[in-house]
Amino acid sequence: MAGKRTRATIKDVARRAGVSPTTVSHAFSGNGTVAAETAERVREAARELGYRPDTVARGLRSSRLGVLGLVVRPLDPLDTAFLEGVDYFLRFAGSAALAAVERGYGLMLVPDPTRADAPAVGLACDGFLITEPVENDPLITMLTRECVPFLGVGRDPARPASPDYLDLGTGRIVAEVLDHLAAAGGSRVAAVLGTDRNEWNLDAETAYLDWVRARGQRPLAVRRAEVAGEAGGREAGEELFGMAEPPDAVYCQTGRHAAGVLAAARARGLAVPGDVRIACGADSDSEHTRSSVPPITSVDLRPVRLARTAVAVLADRVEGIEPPVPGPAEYELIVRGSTRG
Amino acid sequence: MAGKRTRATIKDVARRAGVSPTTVSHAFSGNGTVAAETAERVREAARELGYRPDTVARGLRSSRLGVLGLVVRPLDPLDTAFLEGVDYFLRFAGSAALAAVERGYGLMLVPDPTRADAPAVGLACDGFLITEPVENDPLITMLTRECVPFLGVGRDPARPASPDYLDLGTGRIVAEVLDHLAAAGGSRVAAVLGTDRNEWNLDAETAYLDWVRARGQRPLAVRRAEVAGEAGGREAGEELFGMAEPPDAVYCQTGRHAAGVLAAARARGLAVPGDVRIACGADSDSEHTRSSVPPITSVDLRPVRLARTAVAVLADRVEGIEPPVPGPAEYELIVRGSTRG
DNA sequence: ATGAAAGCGCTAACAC
DNA sequence: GTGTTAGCGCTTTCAT
Repeated sequence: MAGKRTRATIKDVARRAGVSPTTVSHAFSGNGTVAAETAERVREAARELGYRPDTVARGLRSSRLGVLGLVVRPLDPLDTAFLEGVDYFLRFAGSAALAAVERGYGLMLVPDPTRADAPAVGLACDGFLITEPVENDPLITMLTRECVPFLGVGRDPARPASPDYLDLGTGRIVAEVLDHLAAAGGSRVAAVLGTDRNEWNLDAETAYLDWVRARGQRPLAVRRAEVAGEAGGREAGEELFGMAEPPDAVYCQTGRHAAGVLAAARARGLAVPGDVRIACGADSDSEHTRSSVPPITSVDLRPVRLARTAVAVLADRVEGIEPPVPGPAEYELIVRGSTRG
Repeated sequence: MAGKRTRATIKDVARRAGVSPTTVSHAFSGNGTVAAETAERVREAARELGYRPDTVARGLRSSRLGVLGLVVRPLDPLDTAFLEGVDYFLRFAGSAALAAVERGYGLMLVPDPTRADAPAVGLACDGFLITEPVENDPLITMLTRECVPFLGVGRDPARPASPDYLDLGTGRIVAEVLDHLAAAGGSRVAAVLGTDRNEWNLDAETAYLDWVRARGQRPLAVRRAEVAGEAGGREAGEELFGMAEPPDAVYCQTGRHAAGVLAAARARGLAVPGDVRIACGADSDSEHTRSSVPPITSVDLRPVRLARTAVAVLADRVEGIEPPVPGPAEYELIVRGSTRG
């Protein structure tokens, strides 16, 4: 397979066209000045030889490879079995790749380049998209130090807001879901939160506490790791429904948690909706929210559009343009059976 | 943003550690032999300087960048608006990226590198995954000529079967769906096929013709471009249902076509299922098959697993290993309301 | 308008 | 075990 045939180089083309490598370079990059006739001859020679300028060599000089990196936090080392089920991620990554290609970039998914075992190619990217940076994200520290452009999709919760981060508007979203739960008849709303220290979780917690207190109630929040998935949600549900004063509505941060809470409620013989309303802040995993019985009310975070926006901003930055900073991301509450009896 | 700070080079480290660049290189690549103590000194100097070997420069010498390219056919130039809706693609790409990372590679979505306007970085990949190669795919011609490893996900219909292609087993799948339509009561089964000249379409056509003829019936096939989507399917449905002897079952190649056929049937007042059964060969787009009324029977092609397999084979090949050739891809028929009355 | 020469950062021979 | 010397393929001054 990996044969010996070596690609034609700029020298080969130069020789064949009877010019110098410099001229060939100019003819291709449009940088210097070449007589139209010479350029044609060069182009012809190149065609005959099947020559294409080598991107890597070019990148070595220009320190631009034409590649954008996508880092998915906080799942590092990438827990692929987990991620594969997460629609949100799949859609984000697919759409980002598409948007990048449209801008003439390649988009590469890379593991955290600050890790010792990271593939070296991770460092070669011209810029990075970091989904859900964590508190004091080490990658952000590193990129800032090395002056590599990046864009957080979600804020680094420990750093001040800045044009380096796309605002997810988590607080807004959570408040709307909580309002919906209340409108659906929930009078005592609990929350199942995640444990990753990112904007999504930290702002959600704040929003939940604010919302509950504004209504003069006592917060009732439990926490389960994202990767604990449905089993974690089930545990959380059992904990909540086993209380002396159990909640009649539960807000969850992930679709899997919500599915687990739903299972726990049903196992206790609670009607959903009826005895308990369940809703989820992120339609991260359609298998769990759309396909459960009843399907779970959730929020479409529009990952496809979000990715597109993120790539546009990052590409601008890589090219030295200071792009306008988009406002909080759009989203849509999708009301399903779990809150609509 | 794009500051001037320049990264430490191998020379800087060499100077600081009081050794030669070669020694530093060896210390990092583990290639030559370095005294343990020297290696430690080098490592320390590197740490102090924040040095990381430059992948691009390294790639220039080794002609290995550590990047796998993913080319999506036959949608070139990438029709992103279209692709974004195609779950199959999103899942395949996301999963492939994940699998690549696990193997220490980056995975990059690139437009057809044989196109003149393609981002040059496309050529820099160490190997290529080509989903659904088209007849006499020019990219395959080029890669073969340049001895670049590749793997077709699906055969190039015009070339002989070979280890260079993953077998989708299209014929098997189509036959099973047709059998299912018959079992569900269909006695005259029509087909709505696509127009892309790839394994999926060409083998499906053959399989359909074989199946119909084996039952002593006359084939009834219409064709609509994949990108025509639901509207195309609707047209096809109108054509079919307007016939003197209309079919009572329709096999479709894409979820969107199926959704269109369904709409056409309902517009005519036909009951689905009942008067007409509809099924689809590929659960390519869940919005259209899962969420239609009734939901449409379809086939899960397991893109997540398929991508994983493909990446494994390609990575082996890039590394000079001749991997075992996997058999036809797995799939699962998902029976839904459109064939289950 | 064209070319010669000097590298980009790294690694592979080949000395020592 | 370590250093010297040549480049990888390209771009870029700077001459001509």
